[in-house]
Amino acid sequence: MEAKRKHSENGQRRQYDKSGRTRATILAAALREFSTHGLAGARVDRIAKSAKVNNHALYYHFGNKSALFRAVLENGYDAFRARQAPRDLKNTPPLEGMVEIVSDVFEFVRDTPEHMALVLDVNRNRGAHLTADASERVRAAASPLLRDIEFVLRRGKSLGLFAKHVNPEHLYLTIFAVCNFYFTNAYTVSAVVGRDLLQPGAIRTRKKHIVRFVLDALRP
Amino acid sequence: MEAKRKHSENGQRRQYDKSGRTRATILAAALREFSTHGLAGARVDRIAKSAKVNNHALYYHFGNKSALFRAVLENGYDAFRARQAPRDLKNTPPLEGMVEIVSDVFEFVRDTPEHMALVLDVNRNRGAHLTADASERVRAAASPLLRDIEFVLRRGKSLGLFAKHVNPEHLYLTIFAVCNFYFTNAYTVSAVVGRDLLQPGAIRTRKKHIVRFVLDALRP
Amino acid sequence: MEAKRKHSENGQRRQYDKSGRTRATILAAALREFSTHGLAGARVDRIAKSAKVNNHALYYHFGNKSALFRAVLENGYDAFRARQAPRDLKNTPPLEGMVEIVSDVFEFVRDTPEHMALVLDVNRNRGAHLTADASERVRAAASPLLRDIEFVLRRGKSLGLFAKHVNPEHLYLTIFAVCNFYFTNAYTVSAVVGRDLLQPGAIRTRKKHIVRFVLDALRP
Amino acid sequence: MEAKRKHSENGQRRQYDKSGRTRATILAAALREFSTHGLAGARVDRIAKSAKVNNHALYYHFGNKSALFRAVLENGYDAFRARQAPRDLKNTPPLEGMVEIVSDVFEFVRDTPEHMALVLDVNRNRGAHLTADASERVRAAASPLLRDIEFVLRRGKSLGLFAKHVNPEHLYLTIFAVCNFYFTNAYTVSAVVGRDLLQPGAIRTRKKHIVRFVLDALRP
DNA sequence: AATGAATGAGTTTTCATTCAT
DNA sequence: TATGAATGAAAACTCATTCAT
Repeated sequence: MEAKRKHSENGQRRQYDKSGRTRATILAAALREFSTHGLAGARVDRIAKSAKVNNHALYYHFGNKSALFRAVLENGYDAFRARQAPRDLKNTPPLEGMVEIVSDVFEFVRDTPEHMALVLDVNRNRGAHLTADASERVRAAASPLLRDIEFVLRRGKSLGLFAKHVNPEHLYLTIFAVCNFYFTNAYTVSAVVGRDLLQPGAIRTRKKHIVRFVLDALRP
Repeated sequence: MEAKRKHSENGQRRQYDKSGRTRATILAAALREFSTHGLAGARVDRIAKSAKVNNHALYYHFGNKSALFRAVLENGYDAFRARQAPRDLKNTPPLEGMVEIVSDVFEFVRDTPEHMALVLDVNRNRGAHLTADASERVRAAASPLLRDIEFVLRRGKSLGLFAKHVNPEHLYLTIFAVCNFYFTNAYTVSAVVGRDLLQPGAIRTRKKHIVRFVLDALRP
Repeated sequence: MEAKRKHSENGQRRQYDKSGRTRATILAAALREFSTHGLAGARVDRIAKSAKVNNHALYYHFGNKSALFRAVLENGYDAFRARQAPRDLKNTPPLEGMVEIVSDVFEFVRDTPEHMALVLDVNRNRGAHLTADASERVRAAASPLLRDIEFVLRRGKSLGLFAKHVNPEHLYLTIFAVCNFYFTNAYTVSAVVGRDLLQPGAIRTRKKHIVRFVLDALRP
Repeated sequence: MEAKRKHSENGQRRQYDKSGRTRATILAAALREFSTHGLAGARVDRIAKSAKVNNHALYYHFGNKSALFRAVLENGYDAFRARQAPRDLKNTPPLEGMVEIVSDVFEFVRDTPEHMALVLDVNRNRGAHLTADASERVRAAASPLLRDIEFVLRRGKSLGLFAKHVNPEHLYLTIFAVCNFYFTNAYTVSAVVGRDLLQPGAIRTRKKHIVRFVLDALRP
């Protein structure tokens, strides 16, 4: 990602910061654009305008449109990983640990719907936008969480709190599914149920439902 | 555009069929194109070529690209509704009924990934492609399923088979979520877990997991 | 013009009339369309729709778009000629005769702005739409009027009512100019003078001005 | 689009000039195209080719085809206004002043047939291309001339040189009419009179006729 | 690094005309 | 003759990218 960061020397500090700020502004604008329109539907000029920079800046900093897409995507995965506070699960009761994990996933998904939209775009194109490097980041981002789930699940099982048959990978998938679907399909599902799912109250209720649902399912 | 053309007179039967066939061919080609590329990324010429018609035919029959998108989308919802075999839930034990419901959703989602991709595109644009008419179809398509879930859930609760606190709308959402996410995010999740989720065996296993997971969660 | 009028026999009277009516309807619709949009800007489908016939009828009856334009144009010239009531100028005093001529031109131009618009289109294209046949009709349509002007002018001069130096061709041109310009430029001139020139009252006033202006100019 | 781009800093002078030159080239080419074919019949690619620019340049500088049309039109009105040499009518005898005015109108119309053709196109579409801004320019362009006519007419009347009843607005219209019609209808009228009205000699003769005709009409 | 302008290929849409019935 | 559908060429407009300054 940080491909071309020349100018790290002291004398050029100011410029470096400015450059970094420009990059960040572009990334933010690009995230908005890509998340609503996808890679194909996104418009370079719209991103530039929204970031209040000349469109040439995008090329200078990122090379081209799809490289920018990848940068945004990788940035999102990095943010996900960074957000994984190192949990002290060893000193937490499994039930509490599981609640914490589910809540974290829910909150991440709730707070970064744009990133999730990007991920969907990648999937829609069967990974065509995904470089080997990005694939690596996906794994790196997800691994800690997957390991946490495994850890808590194992401890919970051994304490007789969770059913023996539950598979951690499936659980991981299921937790992500119930959290993510709610946001990525909010508009059409709102049409089905006849009320706005993105109202704060509705979101809180959904979160409680999910946490309880997962824990209920895990009962031995 | 796109008005229902009925030619009840005999002499025009053949022509009607031809027109209807052209429309159907275009709809099918458009579904493929829109599902892989989204509305923005789809190419009208690609659709025309794939449908083996002159590209003007799309305009003649559907008006323009986004009207065609809507036609495809509504067609998909109609197909979903049509697929809802009239279930004889009154004579089915609640547990079996629930298994049947979850299985049906899973199979629908598995068999119509193109339609689900379209739905995601709609959501990504915050419902921008969704006309009032389409909204109505969404509701119409979902209603029978929602009613079935309510019915089975109520009966199961009264027989002491399901926990009292479960809300049918949330359950509907959850079932759809666990089924749908698996397919819409197969590519990136495969990267995380290190194996191809779309292998037939993996799909079967996932289905079993989901059915069991839902039933486990519903236990009183 | 009346190129393909087969079916003149008695037994097919009804059909002939229907065909004639269709032609007339198309011509009227085409006149509206061509006069507002010109040959290039006119749309065949718009004409067909406005005439409430299938667009193929235009081709059947007139061949193609520019042939239809010519038919409309020639029709207009024929109407102009037909309108020239055989004036009994020999028994009319020259001043009255001149008033009558100017009034007739004004009224023709006022009543057939669509035809005049067509003529402008022809001029804009430097006669590109004009066949030899049409040229002939132009002359045929204009000749009687030109002759009348010559006649009245000559008599008026010999009676000492009109200035000797006035040239009949120039007078013809001038009369047409002052009448026609008012209608063909009504919108922009309305913008200049700040009121709507096409109000009935404004038109009447303009006519009076023109008649007086011409007679004043002709004084010896 | 089309906003006035002023780069007051020195360093961008050259660039500004280049842009301005491109705009001017496009405007000139567009004037040619629009005047011969009208808005509807004009071809964007032909304009671009004739201006020797990429066709995107039209969109970059003017937005779209009809915005370009408006720009050309407004440009023409501005040129008309700019052409109005500040006449020293106060020190000119009214008869001479009137001759000068009529001659100026004739020469303007003779020299800018393209602009006049555009104006006709506007009128043909019942002012549809006329924005509020363009309307303002029309008025601004015409006002000085109208004021001059009023001034000369008033002075001439008070000196007993012109008839009292003549209305300045009508006179304005009449002058424009007799000058303009000759050029906008040259082709068809040539067909009527059987000689080419656009020959230099014919034009000179026509001018003399018009000047005399107007002055004759104004006699008390 | 930043800016306005330019490029060239592509994409949607339009349109006169023709075909089949 | 009348109709709906089809055709193929062209037209307007878009867009990622690059150039010159």
